[in-house]
Amino acid sequence: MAEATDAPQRDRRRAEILAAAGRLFAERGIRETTVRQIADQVGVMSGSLYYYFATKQEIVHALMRAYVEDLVDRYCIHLSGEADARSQLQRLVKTSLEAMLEHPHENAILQHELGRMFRTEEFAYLPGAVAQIEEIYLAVIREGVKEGDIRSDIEPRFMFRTIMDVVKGAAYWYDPDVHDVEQVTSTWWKVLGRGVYSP
Amino acid sequence: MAEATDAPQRDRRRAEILAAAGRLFAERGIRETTVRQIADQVGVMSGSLYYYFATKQEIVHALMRAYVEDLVDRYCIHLSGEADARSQLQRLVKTSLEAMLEHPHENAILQHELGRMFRTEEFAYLPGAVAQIEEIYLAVIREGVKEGDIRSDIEPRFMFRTIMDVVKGAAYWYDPDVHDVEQVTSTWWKVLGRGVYSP
DNA sequence: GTCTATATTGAGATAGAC
DNA sequence: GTCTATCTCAATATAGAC
Repeated sequence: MAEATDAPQRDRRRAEILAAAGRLFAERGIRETTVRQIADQVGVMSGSLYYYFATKQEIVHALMRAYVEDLVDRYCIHLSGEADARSQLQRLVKTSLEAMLEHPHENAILQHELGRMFRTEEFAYLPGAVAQIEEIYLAVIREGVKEGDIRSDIEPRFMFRTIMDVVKGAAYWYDPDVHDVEQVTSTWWKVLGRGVYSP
Repeated sequence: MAEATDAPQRDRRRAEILAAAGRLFAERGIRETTVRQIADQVGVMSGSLYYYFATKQEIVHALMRAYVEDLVDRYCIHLSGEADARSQLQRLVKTSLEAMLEHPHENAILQHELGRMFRTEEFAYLPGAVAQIEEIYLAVIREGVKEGDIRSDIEPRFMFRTIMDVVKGAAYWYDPDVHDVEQVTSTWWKVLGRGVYSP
């Protein structure tokens, strides 16, 4: 049992560790989670984690980098938007919601730490990706304003922020046992859409 | 200089400590702020803080209890609402925004920790106050629905959450050097009001 | 690969002089 | 009231056996 059964086995353990860490980080915070708690969840001793990750920070990075890669993939679809601005905006919001709801832990960690730990140099890729996403939204909003589909009396950046505030909030109190994505999205559009659209 | 000039002097120091701690807690987080950093900001050695507060936690409590008292005071005005539901709701939101913007640090700390540290027994008064505020909002929304002022096809709790998400978000990115309350409130109503009101 | 045992560090808190 | 010096403890990380 001493030699490594090639990569896959190792990767499975890594994934276990990442899953446990993600859950704990989201629930109690990164600082508040100890490597011993992570090890407990996986069923090993804390020292063993260091066979897979050099530091606790590296676990955080692995989680966040994977999440950001997934985010970029999802939003890339929207770069070649042919449809009208309203549908594009609606699909953008659906993408945001889906990304957050399919990775609730990573999203919670990201939101919680964006203004703190993730503002440091070593996490620069996170605010970077967030800014990228903002630009995609802004392009759609500006296009919609030009076409007359989206009201022009609200500054695009303000509109984007308000939309994201609602989406982030929804992701925060969303409970998969009680709600479902379609229902939240549609009710959400009742509230926001009529405010955002031209009369 | 050895003897205490009665209470006021002592209170002033306490206030200095609370101000420094509030700023640091909001900026870097509670766990991430050390008592030495607080002491540095005040211009004393860390040991001296313990003449005013028994523990670091007690500083957090002092900050939060004062904030909650202020919140309750502000919202009490709305308990004897005579006006129509729309104006009442609008005034409620203004109250929320003002409270958050006048105590940006306390608000940032509260928002940041509500799902974590403040979920514990000893901070029970915080979620308690938040629930109280929710009830005040809900009463106004339900009254408005009954009067036909506010649309009835959105669950009141959902509407409340969406409103608070927007307000909290605004408080987060609000920059006193760039924005002012009136401007934010009015632009905010352009977005939200038309979605919330009946046609 | 995982364990036991331990080194190291950082932060909250205390004691006692001044 | 504030300082200096120090205690204590918890948590990350390491070393080496198995």
